[in-house]
Amino acid sequence: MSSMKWLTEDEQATWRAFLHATTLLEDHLDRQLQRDAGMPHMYYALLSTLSETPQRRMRMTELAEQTKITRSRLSHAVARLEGNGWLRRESCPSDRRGQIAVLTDAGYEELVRTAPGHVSAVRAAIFDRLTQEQVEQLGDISRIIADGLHHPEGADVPWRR
Amino acid sequence: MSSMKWLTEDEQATWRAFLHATTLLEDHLDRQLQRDAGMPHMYYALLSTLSETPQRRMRMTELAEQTKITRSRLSHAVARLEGNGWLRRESCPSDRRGQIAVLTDAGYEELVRTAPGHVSAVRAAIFDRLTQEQVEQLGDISRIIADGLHHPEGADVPWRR
DNA sequence: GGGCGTTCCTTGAAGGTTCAACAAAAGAGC
DNA sequence: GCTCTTTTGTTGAACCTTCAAGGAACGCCC
Repeated sequence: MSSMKWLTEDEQATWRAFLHATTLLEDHLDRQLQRDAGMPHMYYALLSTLSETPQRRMRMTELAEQTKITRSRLSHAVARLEGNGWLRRESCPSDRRGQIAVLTDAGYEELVRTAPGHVSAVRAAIFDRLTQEQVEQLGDISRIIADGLHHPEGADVPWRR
Repeated sequence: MSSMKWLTEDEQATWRAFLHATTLLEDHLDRQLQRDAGMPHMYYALLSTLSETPQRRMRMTELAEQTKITRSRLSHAVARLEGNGWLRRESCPSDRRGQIAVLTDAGYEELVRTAPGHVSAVRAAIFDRLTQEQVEQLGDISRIIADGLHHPEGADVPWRR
């Protein structure tokens, strides 16, 4: 049973600041990408992740895990991106249940076209405003937080929950 | 015009870690509150914000600004929360356009009932895992990021954008 | 091979968010 | 007072996410 302790003043202030930062940032990036690329940030992240793999392709489940979203969400997203022609599905030769999301040439070009604007937005919001030291701190802190949270669809093992 | 520089390896790693942390955390808290309180995290934040004001009431626009969301989103949210009986609208005496969101007793009790679970989740995900120093760092960094981003509905002054 | 639990991915409905458009009241300038 | 602009809050449609349910293929065990 975890402790019932309340948050201290400092913790509350930090928590509020963190919420504000993440809320504003997500909103800002979604808006920027919606304007320039016609898709929300998460969809862009999917294309971006695919673009960095050997053959620009990945199994659905692995793509979901790497981007930290549910398979259901990914299914809907891929359906939409496929409709845009930026992605296509291929069936997996070694596992007939499997689907492979493949970045199309059009998708890659869309990424190339919109990446500079997106990177600029990220730089302007974060890296241009933090010291090198703070960037390292943010990385460390983020990794600690992420490590403490498991992916929503991790196997339902008894020693979790 | 901002620089066209790409992200360095370290910056990319930090950015990815940050995205993973915020994605997982948001998801985790939404799920926890949806289970225990029947509402998403943002709705909880609205009730929570109201509960900390003198008379547990606030003008719609100010509430939107303090929680960093749009007025439209707030309108929909308040409509839903009002349906739950946790909130009620009152018209503003000094400005006939104005609406005031007021936390009801039922809403306050709901907050009291669900706050411990939510606070526990936040502690477990963040404050139990970071050093005091890191909490301070996270606060500083969050404030810097938030300060660089303006509220989506700030006046459309020419020197912005 | 047959049965049984598991994994993979999809689906549709319910609910949340965004965006553009709108009405009403307030404020500013004359 | 009168007009023009701004602010306030809402609305509905389109889009996105979640959740529960389900079909198909896999893997294991006998």
